Amino acid sequence: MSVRLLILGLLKRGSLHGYEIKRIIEKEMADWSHVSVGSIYFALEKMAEEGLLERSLPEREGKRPARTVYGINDSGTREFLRLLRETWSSPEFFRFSLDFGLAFMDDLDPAEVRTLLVARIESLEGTLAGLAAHEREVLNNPEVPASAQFIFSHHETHYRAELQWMRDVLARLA
Amino acid sequence: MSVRLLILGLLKRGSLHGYEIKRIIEKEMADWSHVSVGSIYFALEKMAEEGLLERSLPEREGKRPARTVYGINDSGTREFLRLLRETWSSPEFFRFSLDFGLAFMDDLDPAEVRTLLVARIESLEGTLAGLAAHEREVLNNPEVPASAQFIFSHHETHYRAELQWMRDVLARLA
DNA sequence: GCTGTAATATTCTAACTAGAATATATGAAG
DNA sequence: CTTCATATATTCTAGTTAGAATATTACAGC
Repeated sequence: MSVRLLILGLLKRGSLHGYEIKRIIEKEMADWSHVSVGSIYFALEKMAEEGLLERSLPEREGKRPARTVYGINDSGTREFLRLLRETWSSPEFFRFSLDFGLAFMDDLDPAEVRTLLVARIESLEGTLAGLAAHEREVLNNPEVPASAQFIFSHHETHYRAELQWMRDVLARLA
Repeated sequence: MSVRLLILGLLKRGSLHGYEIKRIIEKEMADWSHVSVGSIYFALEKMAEEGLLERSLPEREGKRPARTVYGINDSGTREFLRLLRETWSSPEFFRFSLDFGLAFMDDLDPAEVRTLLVARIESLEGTLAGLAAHEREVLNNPEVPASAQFIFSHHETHYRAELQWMRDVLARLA
């Protein structure tokens, strides 16, 4: 449902066609969300069918592929607010791919597990260095909205926590 | 793919039918993974088709519903180890539902956002208290495998990080 | 002994996701 | 001036997930 929330939220700021939505998500939200093209077009069509969006007739600018512009209506705006409040009210459920690895760690040689963990730690240290650079370059810019800063610190916090925890696991394995 | 890893890992310990897998996941892994029934039966059938699993003919015990028992073969074991190593090697990508809420926080009244955030903080404080109780009762038990302890501390770490970050956001909103 | 609830075990379908495939246009580089 | 990568814009299909539906048995409580 987060794809819907995303699309409705973007359309609330102005009508868009599928490719524009894809571009915005890729440029501005790639760090914290993954939405594939297919999901965008599927959700747009579905929500238009359900009466949450209005669909303009396909048009073409020059000889570019025809495109359909979607606009939000009252019913869509209500659904957007409903989804938004639901998102804020629902508890966060953490899901870590590494937990699946941990659950079966005994199926690997302990030395291999340690090697894999060290590699993971180093990779994460690199990621965190990249985040710090990004913070210096982009986020201190005053025109960046507060929401972007919160999302950034959200991820940074969890990356740091992950790193500390991994170091602790490594120590306990030795 | 994590459903496959889970099923292959469980079958490596002994043959099982779908419902047994469902029970194990619900009882032992519900805290950190969510796999729905449909996904289990689908993955079992698919992997049998692909030659990773052997399927026994449906049998019935008494007048219980017929059940098909699946066992892992060499090819399945290789795939299991491949998926397991892949899981350890792939970086963790964090995805938080609240980020979608944050991205559109300006569409709600600031006072409402603060109320929602306070409720989230209180709910998480409750969750953490529950985790602490669980730790006292269950995890100090020496027969609990190391992997379960690691998974537990993984989540506890991130819940704590989340709480700190939320308190910080609340402070910055005021 | 009946009645309702939980447990056993799977099947089914609709909804959704991922990402390859398609088709055209634009611009840079040799 | 032609070739090759990149951008525009969407469609298509296979893979996957969620969860309702089905059918039977076990057991507790009146």
